[in-house]
Amino acid sequence: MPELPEVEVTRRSFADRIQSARILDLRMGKPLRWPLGVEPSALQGQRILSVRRRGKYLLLDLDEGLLLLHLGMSGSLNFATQQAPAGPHDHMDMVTDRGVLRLHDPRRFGAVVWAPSENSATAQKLLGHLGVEPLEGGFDVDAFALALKKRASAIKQVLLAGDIVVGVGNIYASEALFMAGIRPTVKASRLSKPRVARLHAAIVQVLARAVQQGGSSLKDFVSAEGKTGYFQLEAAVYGRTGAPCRVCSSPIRSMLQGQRTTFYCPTCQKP
DNA sequence: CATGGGACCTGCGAGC
DNA sequence: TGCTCGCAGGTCCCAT
Repeated sequence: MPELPEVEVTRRSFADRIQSARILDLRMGKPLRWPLGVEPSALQGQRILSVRRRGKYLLLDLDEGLLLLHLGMSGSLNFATQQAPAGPHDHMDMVTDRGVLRLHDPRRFGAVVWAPSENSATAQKLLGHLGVEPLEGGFDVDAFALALKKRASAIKQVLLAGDIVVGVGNIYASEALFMAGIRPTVKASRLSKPRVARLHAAIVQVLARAVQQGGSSLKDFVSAEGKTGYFQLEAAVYGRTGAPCRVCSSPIRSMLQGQRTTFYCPTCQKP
């Protein structure tokens, strides 16, 4: 579920409610991608000062240090005053005086890591190489073009790498490239400036719109505790192999790039 | 140092 | 019905 829009929508759904809450207890379930890095009891009594997002990570600033949360491929967060008994896929319960923040993550690619500061080696190992935020002022077309010039790989894989711009996951990489009319296999370094400009705009547009729509689908998501809503964003190409392109009716194709499925329209997207 | 492949883990649907 | 296989929203780590 979690690409940048869902992580951001998740953040907005509980950031205000958990602000200034005091941690009463932290219970960890099965191992996640990395160990917490601190005794859970050491966090008792600390307050949550703010909830920020960096790429697909959520950062919970504490009195001492911060927690980095990642939802991996299958993670979701729920913040509620009452939580049912933890199930087999609930791997973190952060009990606070404002409610319980629960991480549900069947595949356990997610993470909950404590770091002494954002500049610490622990935090920088995860955040240090991340590219710019696409929905904030720092996403500049010229800098984007310059960075792409240095990359020999296919544009789709460069987007997924996240070291130039963050937040574009497997769904939105396909969607943005469709919107920009660019074949996913084109070498990043060979994109003309006008095409880079179109891609830049497409990334911003597709992510911003998803955040908006995520906001409206979040109610369903939280209360139904399912994936409702995510695919309500009618994908143009993602998951539509063989179906007619919404623009030109050509059958949408899929292919494998770096172990990930890519979807594209062979007519609308030029090599 | 950029790049590509493997690894991590579980659930689900398709096909036999 | 029951089993096996392939695939799924991410990204770090390690050879090359």
